[in-house]
Amino acid sequence: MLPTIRDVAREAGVSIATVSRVMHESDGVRDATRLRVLAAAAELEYTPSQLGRQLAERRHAANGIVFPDLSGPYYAEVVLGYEGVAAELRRSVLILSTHGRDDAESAVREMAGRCDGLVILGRTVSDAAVEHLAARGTKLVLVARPPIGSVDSVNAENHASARSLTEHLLSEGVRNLRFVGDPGASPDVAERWAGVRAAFQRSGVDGTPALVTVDELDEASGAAVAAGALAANDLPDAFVCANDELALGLLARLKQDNVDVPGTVMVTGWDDVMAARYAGLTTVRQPMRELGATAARLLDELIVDERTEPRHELLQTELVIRSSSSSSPKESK
Amino acid sequence: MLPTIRDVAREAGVSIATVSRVMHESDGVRDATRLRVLAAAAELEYTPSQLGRQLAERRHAANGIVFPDLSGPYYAEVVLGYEGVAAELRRSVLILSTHGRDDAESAVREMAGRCDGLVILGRTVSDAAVEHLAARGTKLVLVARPPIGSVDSVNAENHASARSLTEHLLSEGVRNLRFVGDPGASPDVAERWAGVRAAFQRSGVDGTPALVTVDELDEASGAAVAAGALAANDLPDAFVCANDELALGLLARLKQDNVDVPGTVMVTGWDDVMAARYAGLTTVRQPMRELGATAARLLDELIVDERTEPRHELLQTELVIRSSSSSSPKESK
DNA sequence: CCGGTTACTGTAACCGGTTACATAACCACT
DNA sequence: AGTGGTTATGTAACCGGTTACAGTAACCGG
Repeated sequence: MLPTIRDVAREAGVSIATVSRVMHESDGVRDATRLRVLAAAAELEYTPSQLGRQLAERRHAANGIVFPDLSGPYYAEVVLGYEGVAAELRRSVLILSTHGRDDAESAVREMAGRCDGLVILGRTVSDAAVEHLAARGTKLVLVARPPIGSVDSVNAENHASARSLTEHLLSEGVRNLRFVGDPGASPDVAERWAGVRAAFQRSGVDGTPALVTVDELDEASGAAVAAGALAANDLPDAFVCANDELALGLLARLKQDNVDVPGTVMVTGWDDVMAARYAGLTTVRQPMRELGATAARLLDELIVDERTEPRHELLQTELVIRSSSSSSPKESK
Repeated sequence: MLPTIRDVAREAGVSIATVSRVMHESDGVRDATRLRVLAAAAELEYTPSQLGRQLAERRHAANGIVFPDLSGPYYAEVVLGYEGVAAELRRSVLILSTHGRDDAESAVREMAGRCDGLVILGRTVSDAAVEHLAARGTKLVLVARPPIGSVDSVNAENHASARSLTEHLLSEGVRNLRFVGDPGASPDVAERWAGVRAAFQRSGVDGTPALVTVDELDEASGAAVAAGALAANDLPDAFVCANDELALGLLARLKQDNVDVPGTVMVTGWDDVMAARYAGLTTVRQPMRELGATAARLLDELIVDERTEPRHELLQTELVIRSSSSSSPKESK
């Protein structure tokens, strides 16, 4: 059994209150006493129990983060940005991956009982669950998900970036554009799709973008879309994919048939994963770490300052033009 | 203030012990009483405090995991495999990234006080710190790090895989091989380097592999190594890199000078990151999720079964031959 | 020499649960 | 009715800390 505060008190010949005061390196303890206590603590290798302390202080000094998974760099980077700031603020970080878990909502509730507040990424839990947590007083910050009620949120800009991307394609001569993704599955994707359409409307060019819905935003789905288009001999001027994995799978399948990219068809992604550079994929870079870091700061404000008016942060993205959409890419590496 | 067990007891007209029993869905509580308690709990939206419960049960129902960072897929996947199993075992997961943190060891100690056991990945903390934790009775599992004392460990096979990789290169005619990495910085790298040398010795061919030490295992370092070799007009038959990032950076730099790969020089990596496929990079695939999952299971055994004899798991890897090292790659996609 | 500060230190209540043990209620069965 | 054996519930002591409050000793000016 590990030593408790009472063991140290006995060893040092003082009361537990004094030991507690010394461990807080706080106010009025005489030097002689302080030294006796420290000696006793060192002797017994005493470390205050976090549980006892947390119960008494009624705070966990821990924050949670809920994400779908960590494959692909996106969520991993967000988590990393979050962890970095949380550590600075001397808080532990609890993680919860909801991918392929049927009891996600109860797991989140359970998690809420273990920390002072939590961040929810994307569509991991239902709106109802978020509202329920908020109603119970759980401090919440949503990331990559539109605001719900008066819950804080942090998002990357989607609509304007999608417009810029589309305008770039239009300027490259694209008229027949096909968007690949499921706007229903994720608000981010929905906004990107909306941005694409808006750019078309604004430009006044002839033609409207088409939508191809896929179940999963992964390489296999991208390859399937390419295969379908090839089989039907129906290639658009450009495939605008909801993320890089889709685009990479699509690109690989096109290359397999020696389709000229960007000559015959252009391809774009979203996220700027590492492989996108090697594939020369035009994409949109999100400030992933910043998303996590900002969420951590907002959450801390909620917990420490008891801030009540909600805040909604929108972080800017960056269009990265590479060879998959341009004969003269501005960024080669 | 959230309702406590005493609020529920008062509301239901029973004692706190009965409420506790009902919340444990346990043994002997009369149905009528159980229903009264459940009704009161529902009425007050009562959720048992994890802190109170944990303190009384003297367990955290949480495990920790310490890793350097999450950039790159390696650690992210390990963490994911770990989290998946931990969730099945109904345990929360605490994370701690040590990258760029000077107080890593104290952070780990702090973390040890918040969970029932923890997993340490790679060289995140010193051997002394590991031994100190073990001595204090912290349940530990090391991953991607050689065993220390009688602490459990899980590792991917390095030596034999490096030998296979090297034998493949030798069979492709490579005689002048250059290993890129820092064997001193990571035991994994040291074993890979040792495997390379062993393969040379065994084969009896003329020539010994050379070593190029780099500070960081990233793309920039790889590019620098390539640039150096190009400047000195001193290319080996093959660069065997300690990981994929190095190899990818190196490869990109070579391509920039239109060096024929694999004709003039071959390049190999390690880890099989996503970009490796797109770059056609020969590499070694590690069972990353399995590493994390196995660690979680070992840790659970330590905590639940109080197992005392140490276990050391060695997971098998897979050689993935692509175009960067072979004129007839066996795996194209 | 005395009353009043001031500076430490101790006592004990509390945080919100679990659980060993005591007690009460119930149920046959003589 | 009395007895013994279950079964359901309550009492109270923990788990390991924090902290309000009280108490004591030392010090100080008058």
